[in-house]
Parts: sequence; structure tokens; C-alpha cells
Amino acid sequence: MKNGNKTQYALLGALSIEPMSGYEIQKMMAGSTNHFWTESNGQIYPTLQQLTKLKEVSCKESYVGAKPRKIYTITKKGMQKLQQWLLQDVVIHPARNELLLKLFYGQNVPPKVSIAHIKAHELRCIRALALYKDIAKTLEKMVKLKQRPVYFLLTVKAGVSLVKTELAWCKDAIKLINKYT
Amino acid sequence: MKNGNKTQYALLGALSIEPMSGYEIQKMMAGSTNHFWTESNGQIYPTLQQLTKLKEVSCKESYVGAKPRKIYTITKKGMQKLQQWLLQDVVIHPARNELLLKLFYGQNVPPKVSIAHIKAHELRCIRALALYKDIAKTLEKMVKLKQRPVYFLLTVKAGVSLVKTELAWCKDAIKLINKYT
DNA sequence: CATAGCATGTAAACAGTTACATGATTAT
DNA sequence: ATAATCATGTAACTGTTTACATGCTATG
Repeated sequence: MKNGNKTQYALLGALSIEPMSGYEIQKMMAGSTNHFWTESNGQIYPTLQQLTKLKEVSCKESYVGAKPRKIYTITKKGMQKLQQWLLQDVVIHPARNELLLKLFYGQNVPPKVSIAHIKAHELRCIRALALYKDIAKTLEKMVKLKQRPVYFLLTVKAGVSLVKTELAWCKDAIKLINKYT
Repeated sequence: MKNGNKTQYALLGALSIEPMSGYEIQKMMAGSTNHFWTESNGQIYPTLQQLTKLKEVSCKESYVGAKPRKIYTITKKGMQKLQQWLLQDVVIHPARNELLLKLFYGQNVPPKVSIAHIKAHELRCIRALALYKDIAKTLEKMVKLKQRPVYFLLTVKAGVSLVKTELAWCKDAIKLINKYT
């Protein structure tokens, strides 16, 4: 596990909130970080084992009936590693947007094809926006009551405003295609 | 080379504009698709060889002095493959945003750390915006004169509006942190 | 008793970057 | 001369997803 591996930091971060099992980390991420970070279980389980070996997390098995659950807790060493990473400059890694790639080469197909791609994207955005707005509203109240740190709210707000911008761009883009093809 | 490999489509698309060498494809992408798509030379050269084997591009060596340059041209077969891909629904692959990940776990470090990350992002955005705006202005004129398809303009406009939104979000985010920590 | 969800894990295949290697050409 | 850039390519490493395998538990 090299230093560039970000899965480890995502997991340490999750465990900095509270002790969790691998499965719970997955569910937690699905409901909160999914729009800017995902991890597959093929990454989560091996990485948790590696972090255990490095003593950056500790593992306690608890049983619900005969069913074992491994609850991981971040250690002091793990916490220090997480903090050290948080202090470092953000590393930008190039984005890949398949929609924009297809539109860029849209000249090779009829305009209605590109318009259909944009309309499909509009739908995805509308769905995402509804989701984020609910989460943002709830978080906003909790932040004001100091029941939750402001940091979660920031990321949701980023999601909301970016999706709104994309929606406006979709409308604009369709108009442009209709006008100039 | 499986069907999911998108590098091949990015290259076929590039060659649908005009015949180019691998090096020129790289340069072209650096100046136009970089904000939504990049390819490294470790991907470009092998993929061009595979596409040649599949007869989706043809290769002609030209010499500038003793220096060989391989100019690739898209074939009918390659064009059909590109079009078929353009017709297919856009496949969304999960985004990864390290800035938002670090902010999400910002509770573990002093607020000034998160604010510094956001300010660094602001700088990146300002630089990107200046770049995109120039390109957008030029393209806009060319589109109106029908000297260039509208599709390039769409992707730059997406870049401009997203970066503007990010800039506004940065200001908002810093205010929120200052208020609630 | 079947099905969905809980829970953990592995292996294979694929994707992608980085560093290295090579050598010509152009500009200073 | 020497540095930068043009130009092509390979190999090693790392990262990531997908599909598979396993088996328990709760619900209708």
C-alpha cells in the first residue's frame, strides 16, 4: 500500500466519525459521499485488513447471533496518519466526463443524438438535486443547532450548486444545438 | 481491448476531426478536452497500434528529415465504430473529488487547514476560468460564422459555468466555516 | 421455504499512470 | 554545445471494478 492510495484515507476518515464495519462504511458512503467519492467492496475489505496490520485501525469481532461482524476502530496512529494527509495539498487528478466527450464529437452523428444525451443528463440532475436538497436542508438545521459539524454541509452544498449549474447548461446547450445545426 | 475501453473512442474521435500522429492527438487534447478528458502517452501509443490491427485506423509514415512521424487516419470501419458508440447511452462512472473528501473529514484538523484548501482551489478556478473564457469567446465567433461546429463550444461553456459555480461555492464555504467553527 | 438483505471476502480482468529509454531537431 | 521540444514507444506498478463465493438472518 503506497502513499498515493486514497482508499485508506477514505476509510480512516469514515472511522474518524465512529467505529464501523466494512459493510457500514459502504452504506455510510452511499448515503453521503457518493457524489464525490465511492469505494467498491473489492477495495474496502482488503484495505481494512492492511490498515489492521499497520495498526492504524483495530478490529473487534462482535456477534449478532452466529453472524460475525468486524467492527473497526481508528487508532492513535491511524488518526495521526489521517491528519497528516488532511494537511497536505489537494492532489488534482484529471476528471473524465463521458457526456462531454460524446458531445465534443457530436458532429459525427445527427444533432438529435446529442440532444437526447443532454436530456438524459437533465433527468439525472433533477433526481440528484431532489436528493441533495433534502439532505442539505436537514444538515443546515443541525449545523445551526451545533449538532453536526459544518463540513458535511459544505460537500452537499457543492453538489447542489453544481447540479443546478448543469441543469442550466443543459437548457442552454440544447438551444445552441438547435440554433446552429 | 474490450468494449468498455474508452481510450479507443477518444482516439477515433480525435481522428474524426483530421488525420494526426499520436503526439498531435496528445497536444490537441491538452488544448481542448483537458478539462473533461485526458489520455497519457502510455495509453495512446499502444491503443493506436491496436486500432491499426483492427483496421479501424490506417497508418502512414511520413518523414521530416530522418525523423519518422506516423500519421493515423480513421477508416470507414473506425468511423462506424465511433458512431455506434456515440449512439449509445452515456455511461456514468463515479466521480472522485479529493478536495471534497478532505473537507468532509475537516473536523479532524483546525478550520484554517480546510480554508487553505478552499483558497488553493479558488486560485485553480480563477486560472482555469481565464483560459476557458478566451477559448469560449473565439469559438463563439467561429460558430456564428459557421466555421466550426457548435459541439466544441458546448464543452467549453460547461467548463466556464462549472468553474464560476465553484468560485461562488468557495466564497460561501469559507464564510460557513468561519461562522460555525 | 423462498427471497431479500446483511456481511465478509477473493480472484481475475482491466484501466491508467509513471518512469524510463531512445534519438532527432530546433533554438539559444 | 546544450537545452528544450518533437516523437515514439515499453515495462512496471498501482488502482479499480466486477463477478463470484459463502453463509446467516429476518420477513412474508
